[in-house]
Amino acid sequence: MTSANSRLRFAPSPTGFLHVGNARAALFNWLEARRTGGEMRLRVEDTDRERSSSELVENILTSLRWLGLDWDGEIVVQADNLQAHREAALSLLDQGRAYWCDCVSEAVQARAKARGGPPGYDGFCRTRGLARSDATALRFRTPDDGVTGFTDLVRGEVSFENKTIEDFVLLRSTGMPMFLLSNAYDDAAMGITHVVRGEDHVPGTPKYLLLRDALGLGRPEVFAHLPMLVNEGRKKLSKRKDAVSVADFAAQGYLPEAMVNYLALLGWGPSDGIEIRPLAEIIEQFRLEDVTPSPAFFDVKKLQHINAEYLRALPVDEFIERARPFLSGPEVEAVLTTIAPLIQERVRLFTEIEPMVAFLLDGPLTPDDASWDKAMVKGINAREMVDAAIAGLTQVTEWEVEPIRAAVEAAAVSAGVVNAQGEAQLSKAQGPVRVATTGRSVGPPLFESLAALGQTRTLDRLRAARARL
RNA sequence: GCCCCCAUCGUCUAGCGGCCUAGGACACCGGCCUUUCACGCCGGCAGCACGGGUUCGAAUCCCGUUGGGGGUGCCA
Repeated sequence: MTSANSRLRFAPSPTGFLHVGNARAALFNWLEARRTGGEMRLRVEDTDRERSSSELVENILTSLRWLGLDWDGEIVVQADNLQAHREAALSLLDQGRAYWCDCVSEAVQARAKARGGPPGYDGFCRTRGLARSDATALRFRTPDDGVTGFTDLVRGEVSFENKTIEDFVLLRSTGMPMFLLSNAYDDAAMGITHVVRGEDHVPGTPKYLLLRDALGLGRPEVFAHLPMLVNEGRKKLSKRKDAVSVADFAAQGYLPEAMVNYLALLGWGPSDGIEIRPLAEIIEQFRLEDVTPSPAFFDVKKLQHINAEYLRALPVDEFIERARPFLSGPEVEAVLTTIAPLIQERVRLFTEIEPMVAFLLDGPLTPDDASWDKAMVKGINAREMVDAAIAGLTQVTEWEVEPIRAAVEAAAVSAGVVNAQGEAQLSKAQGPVRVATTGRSVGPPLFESLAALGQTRTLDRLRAARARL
């Protein structure tokens, strides 16, 4: 299985951005190639001129690079091989393995409906002997009997009776080759040994095989059809309906290494059960034959968990460095630096940082209603607590965590926020102070936050809050 | 309709005939820790779709049923 000269490929179509399903397919190809010391090639399948665009090619390349999935050699652009694809198709025409057909899709459907049979092409033009024109497409003539099958590393033996495979289009009436032709031809031309792609390609595989056989192109060594990635409705992920763009995840503040780690877990799992681990170990343990055949739900919650783990594991300097693109400016970066370690273990995404450090920025603070209500309205002796805090904090000469803590503790006692033993109840007492100074009822540890805020701003905010009470 | 595929906790998975009174992770629910939140730790909830076989023995093999999905384009 471990052939040192294996050659795999990821062949996206630039008719959409790179989504997590594509990314997972790219990753599994990449893992197999890197583990075996084989090659990972990239091919752009742009035979649909109407829907392909260079912007989409850029999006795909950018996302692949972001994920760290590199490739070997030059990118193969299918449009560059049009001529070879056409010639191959025409050679089939010469052999009588293909024929011209002028049936438009509507006509095919209408006939199917009229005869009450199954939808799909019925071989209407097989014997009509049509000539090539700008209204005819070239169709491949599939065998009427026999079986076409293949061995799939994920699914075992899969076979189709040839009579169930309809004649399919090789060349459009415009002369442009169709996906199946270009795909099969280029796989052979590139010497692809392992065809690893989504399960949605299974029904097309016998056509692919029949074509390669007819063209005398041989067959790839291995097929592996990966399970679909599905949404909460257990339906195949849709670029249109589901939020699955890799670029979007990048923009939301996910770490590429976390994304890759999570993607590796969809349809595969290490036998020792250790899910979060270095890429090198994943490469080492990954086996195509261990991929699960059943569909997997893309669970953002779990992705977030894994991302948070990776975020916390970052050296604090790197955390700040990598957070920079997600911060609105140098001011935010400056304040983040003062309490980064406290923030780092509280965020799951880079985009969660800014709201958490916003209180350290200059300017007026408007506590959110829910927090105000919770601490100031429903809190115990909120007014007394704020008064006592102002008085106590004013006296603090060394504006550092411990003195601040001592002052708030003393304020709690004088404000009557105490337990049965008459001791300060910090968990209750900090509420009004926290909301007054940070605007929220949750956040980084309070005394550290106040130390970073500074005495003047702390007192200003406490007084402003007191005025509202 | 026809063809193909799939089926272990809510979710992702381990399991590849006895080690399984089914393990881990996410989520969820308790508790501990604690200046809020988060982290961490401890504990809990919860699953082999169903029915037949094969076998001394089945989550693991076979068949069927049911359910789900994919394909069925002059899209890829």
